[in-house]
This record gives sequence, structure tokens and C-alpha cells, in this order.
Amino acid sequence: MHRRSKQKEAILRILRETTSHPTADWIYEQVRKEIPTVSLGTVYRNLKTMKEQGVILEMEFSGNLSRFDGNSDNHHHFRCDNCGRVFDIDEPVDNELDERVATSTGFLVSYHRLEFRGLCIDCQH
Amino acid sequence: MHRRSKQKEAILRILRETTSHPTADWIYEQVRKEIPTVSLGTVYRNLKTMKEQGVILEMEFSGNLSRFDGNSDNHHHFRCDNCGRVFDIDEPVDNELDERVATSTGFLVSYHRLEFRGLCIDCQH
DNA sequence: TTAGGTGCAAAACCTTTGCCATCCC
DNA sequence: GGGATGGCAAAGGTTTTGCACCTAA
Repeated sequence: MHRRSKQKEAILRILRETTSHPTADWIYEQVRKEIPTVSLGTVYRNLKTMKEQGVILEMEFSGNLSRFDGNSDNHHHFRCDNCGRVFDIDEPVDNELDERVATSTGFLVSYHRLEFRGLCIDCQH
Repeated sequence: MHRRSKQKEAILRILRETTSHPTADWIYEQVRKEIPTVSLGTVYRNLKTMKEQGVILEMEFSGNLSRFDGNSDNHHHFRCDNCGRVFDIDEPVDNELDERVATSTGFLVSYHRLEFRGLCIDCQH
């Protein structure tokens, strides 16, 4: 079914080694340092596959380009409106919220995403 | 400074008349019904301007295409993972959350966005 | 052996932009 | 009149895809 390849493994490792929520292109540049012949298409293909398998998280809510997160646990993000960097926030996830919304709407709520916006420390001056 | 045009007024009116959080292209199609010569570029230009002025909200977190919201008050959204529709959720906004995160991170937190995911009523069967 | 993965390049998509005509104020 | 706005089309940038070749199982 799923085969291993050094490209796929490099992509996942690089994603897990950083906390910077990189874009596909950034990941491509990093992979290229160890596999110079890798193609951008391969990076996109693997990111898409891993996202569908729940191995990684695609952050669809962070601006123009998609960003990826090697940690697929449910956690929150802070995005700086000035420099665009994304940080993990360890505020606990409130699952009661999902239940309240499920009750009031009749929808089946599986999870929620929380994104804080503002200015990071570096950009407040 | 800012002049009026029937294109701009039509775009804003259409956006305010719907609760469907449309894409730029959907808005373009609607505007075209009353102004057949309108161009997609004009729709994008005006959406961008209104977004910068805070008149409308761009929902950057809803999938591949941007979606727009004629209601710029702070409120939450539910996105159906099956049909992709976006609904407003009237769960109250918790401003304490922003303060907690500000305290623990040192960031300046101006607001947060909350997006629920799951299946809407129509897609549960 | 062979289904799945890769590289490459083209295509597809969404969004922005330059240029010139047109319209408001 | 003169700056703001629009129409058109081309450019830009990101993501997807078709195809021939390669490779892990």
C-alpha cells in the first residue's frame, strides 16, 4: 500500500524538527539540501498524502500560503499580524465548547480550531 | 479620497444580503447579473479595499479559496467538512482568553478566531 | 514483477497588477 | 480638470497533474 521513500521521510523529519509552521516551498528548500534532485511536486504530493492520513496538519487559516504543522495533536496558534510568524499556544482545548455548539446547532462537531492574532514580542516595538 | 461607484456598492450589498460567506468568484457572478460588464479584477480590488478598511472580513481559514463575510463583528464559524459550507455560530466571544494568552506569552493579543469543524445537519445522513 | 513513488514540465487556479479609458467630485 | 475607479488582459504565485522512468517490497 504505502511504500517508503527517502523523500517522504525527509519531508516528515524536517517538518517534525521545526516549530516554524513552514510553507511547502520552505520545506522544499530544506529537503533539497539533502536530496538536491527532489522536486516541488513531490513535496506537495507527500504533504497532501500525510495530511489526508492525519500525520500532519495543514493550517488553512494563516494567510495566503498554506502552512504545515508536524504535530497533529489539537492545539492552538498565534499569528503575528506584522511578521506573519505562527506560534503554538498551549492554552488547553475546551471540548465543552464543541458540545455546546453541537447542542445549539444540531451539527456534528468534531473539533475546533482557535487562532489568536496580534503582535509577537519582537514586533511590539 | 473615496469615491462611490455602482460596482463597489453592488459588491457590498450582495455580500451583506447573503449569509453564505461567498468566494470572490461567486460574488463576481452575482454582480454580473446586474452589471454584465463588471470584471473579476474589480471584484478583487474592491474586496481588498473593503477588507483593509475593516468593512468586511476575509476568512483566511476556510479552505483553498478565500471567503468573505459582510459582517465584520467578531463572531465564529462552523465549516462542514463534507459540503464545505460555512455557517455563523453565535457562541459568545471569550475575551478573557485573549488576556490569558497575552499574559502567558507576552504577545499583544488583539483578537482570536474560532472555527468549528464537523458535519452540518444536511450532511449527517 | 509491479504497484507506488519520483522528476520534470505543463496546466490549472486564484489573485494581483499595469495600462488606458471613464467617471465622480 | 484631475484623481479615483473600472475593464481588460497579462503576469504572478501556488498547487495539481500527466507521463515516462525508477524503486522498494
